[in-house]
Amino acid sequence: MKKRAPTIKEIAKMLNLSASTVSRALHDSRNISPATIKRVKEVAAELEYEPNQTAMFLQSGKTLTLGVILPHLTEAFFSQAISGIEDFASEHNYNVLMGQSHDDTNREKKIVEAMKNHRVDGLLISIAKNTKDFSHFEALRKYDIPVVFFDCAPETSDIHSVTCKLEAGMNEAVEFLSKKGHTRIAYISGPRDLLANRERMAGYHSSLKLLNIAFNPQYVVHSDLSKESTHYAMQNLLSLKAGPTAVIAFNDYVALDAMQYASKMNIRINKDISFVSFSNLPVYNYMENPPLASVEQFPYRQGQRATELLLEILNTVKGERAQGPFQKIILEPRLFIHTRFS
Amino acid sequence: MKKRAPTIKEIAKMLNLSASTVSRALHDSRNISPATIKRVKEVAAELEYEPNQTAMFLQSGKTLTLGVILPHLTEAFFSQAISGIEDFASEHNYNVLMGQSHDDTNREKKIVEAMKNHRVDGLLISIAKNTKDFSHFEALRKYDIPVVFFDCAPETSDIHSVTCKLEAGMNEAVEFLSKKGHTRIAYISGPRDLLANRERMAGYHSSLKLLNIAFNPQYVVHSDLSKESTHYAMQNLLSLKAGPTAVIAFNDYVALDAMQYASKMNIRINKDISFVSFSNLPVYNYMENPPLASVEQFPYRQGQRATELLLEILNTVKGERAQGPFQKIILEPRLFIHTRFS
DNA sequence: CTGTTAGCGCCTTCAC
DNA sequence: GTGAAGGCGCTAACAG
Repeated sequence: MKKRAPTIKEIAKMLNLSASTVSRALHDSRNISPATIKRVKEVAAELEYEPNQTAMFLQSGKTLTLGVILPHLTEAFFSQAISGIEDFASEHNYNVLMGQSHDDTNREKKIVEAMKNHRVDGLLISIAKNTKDFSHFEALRKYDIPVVFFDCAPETSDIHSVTCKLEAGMNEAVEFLSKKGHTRIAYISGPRDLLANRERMAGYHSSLKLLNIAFNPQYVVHSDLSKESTHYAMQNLLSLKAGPTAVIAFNDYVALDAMQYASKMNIRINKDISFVSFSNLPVYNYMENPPLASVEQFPYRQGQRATELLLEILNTVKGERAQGPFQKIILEPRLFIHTRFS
Repeated sequence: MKKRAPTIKEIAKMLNLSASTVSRALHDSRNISPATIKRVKEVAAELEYEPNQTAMFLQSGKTLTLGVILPHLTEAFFSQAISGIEDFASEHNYNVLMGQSHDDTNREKKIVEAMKNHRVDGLLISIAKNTKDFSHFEALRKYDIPVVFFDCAPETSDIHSVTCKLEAGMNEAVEFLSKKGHTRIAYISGPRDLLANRERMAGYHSSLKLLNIAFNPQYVVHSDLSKESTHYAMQNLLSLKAGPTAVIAFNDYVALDAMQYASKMNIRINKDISFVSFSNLPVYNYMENPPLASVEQFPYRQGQRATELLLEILNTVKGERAQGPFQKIILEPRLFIHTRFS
C-alpha cells in the first residue's frame, strides 16, 4: 500500500549503499564497479524507479518543458501548428505546456506568468490579435527565458520569429484572380492595425499596381472576424453599383461567412463572385464549393520550425543569448487552387 | 546583466531578514509585522520576484500540472476537447501538459513515461485506437497518479471515465433515418474491437429490432478509417443489388470520404443516398452538402467535465483514492440535423 | 514577531 | 570504488 514513487534513497537503503553511489550507478559512472551498477539497476527496474524530474530541475535549472501560448486551440491553423510543435519537441525529449489566450491580452499575461512560474525553458507564442502592450513579454527577458514568436509576432526587431510571407501570399492571390480575368477584386480585411493584415494590404496594393488596376477604396471592407461583422462587410460590397467579381478574405472563416452571406443573397459562389482566402482549411478538400483558392501557410511546418529554432537557442550559452542575433525566419506561403467538378 | 530569477534569499539579504520571514511575509502570515510585510512585498515587486514552482513542487509533491494524452491534436473533436480541458484547468490554476499518441501504443507509452517523470498531478487520457495492452496505465496507479479517461476508455470497471453514450447516438441516427422512410440503412463501421465501435453496433442492432427492420449483414462494412479503406467500403455498398438508401458513418471523416467516393460514382448525396455521421464537425455549418445529420458528442464539455472530475479526485485524500469509487460519467449525445436549401 | 534547522530528491564536489 | 556533505528554492516545525 506504499504509494509514493521510489527514490534513490530507498534503492540505496535496500542495497546498503549511499545515495550518491546509486546516483552514479544509474548514470553509468566509470568509478563504480560493474557489479554494483548491475545490482543497482536491477533494483531500480524492480521498483520501477524513475528519476523525479522536478528535483533535477531544481538543481539544473532546466525543466525540459516548452510553453506554447496561442489564441485558440480549436482553430485549425493553431491545432496544426501545435501538433508540429509537440511532435518536434517530444522527439527531442521536451514536454509541451500549453495555454490559450482566447485573443485576450489579459489572459495572455496570466498565461505568461504561469509559464514563468513553471520555469519553462522556452516559450513559443502566437500573440493575441488585440495585444498592443508587450510588457509581459519583456519580463521574460529578465528571466532569460527565450521566446520564439510564430504566425503572429510583435513588430520589434529584437525578437526571434517564424512567420509567413503574407504579402507574397496576397500577391499570388491577386495575380491568380487577375489571370482569371478579374479586375474588380475586393478584400475583406481583418483588424486594421494587425501586422498580418497590413502585410496583406501591402500585397494587395503592390499587386494592383503591378497589374495596372486602379485601387478602389470601396473594394476594401473590414471585418472584426465575427460572423456578423463579415456579413455586414459583404453586404457593403454587394451594395456597390459596380460590385466586385472576386473577393479575397482575410482568412478561411471570414471567407466561409462571406460566402454564406453571398449565397443567401443568391450570389452563385465562384461564378458570380469568386472567392479566395488565407489559411487553406484542410476540410476544403471535402467541400463542394470551397474558395477557388487559398493561401496555404503551412502551420505544422511553422510550428516545427519555430520549435527547432527555440531548441537551438536553448543550446547556446545563456550569456550569449540576450543580444541576439535575432532570427526572423520567413516561410513562403503557397496558393492552393481547389479544382472541382467544373 | 544579472540574469537569474530572484530568489527569496536575495530578498532576505537585501532586507537583513531570514528567508523564512520573507517566505511568510509573502504569504501574509499573521505572525509577521505589517511593516515587514510591506517592505518585503515592495522589494519583491521591485525585483519582479516570482516563486519558483519547481521548488514548491519538490516540497509539496504537487506540480499543479495536468497531463493530457490524446491521439491527434488536429482532429476537431480533440482540439475542442483539449480546449475545454485547458479552459477549466487554467481557471483552477492548473497547467496543462500535452502529448499526442498518433494512435500508436508505443508513443502512448512513452508519453505516459514522460508525464510520470514530470510528476503531473493527474492525467486525462483518450486512448489510442489500437491500444490493447494497458500495462502502462497500471504503472500510474503505483505512483498514485489519478487518471480520468475521456472519449475512448479501457473497458475495465476500475477506472474513472467521461464518455458519450454512443449507443443512444446510434439509436437516434437510425430512428431519424427510419422516420425519413429509410429501411435499407447501412453502417460503415470502424475498427471492430474498438469499444466505441461496438457501442455503435449495439445501437444499430437494437434500433433495427425496435423498428422491425431485418438485419442485413451486407449493410455493415468496415473501414480502418483511412480514406482508401472507406472508399473500398463504400464501393462494396454500392455494388449490392439492393444497395442501401442511407449510410451511417463511424465518424465525420469517414462520412466525408464516403460521400466523396459516392459523388465520384455519380450518386447524389442525401438524395440517392442519405448520410449520417458521428461527431458533427463544426464546419458542417458551412458546407452545402454535409451529412443530413450528425451525432454531436460535445467534446468541449467532455473535456471540461473530465477535468472537473480529475480535480475533484485530486482534492480527496491520497489514501482514499485507490479503491474508488470509480466514476463513470456518461454524457448524452444529441443528433444534430443539418437543414439546408431544400 | 523572527531566526534556525531540516528536508523535499537529486547531483556534485571532496574525502577516504 | 564508495561515502559524506552541501546545495538547488522553498516551506514547516521548532526555538526563541
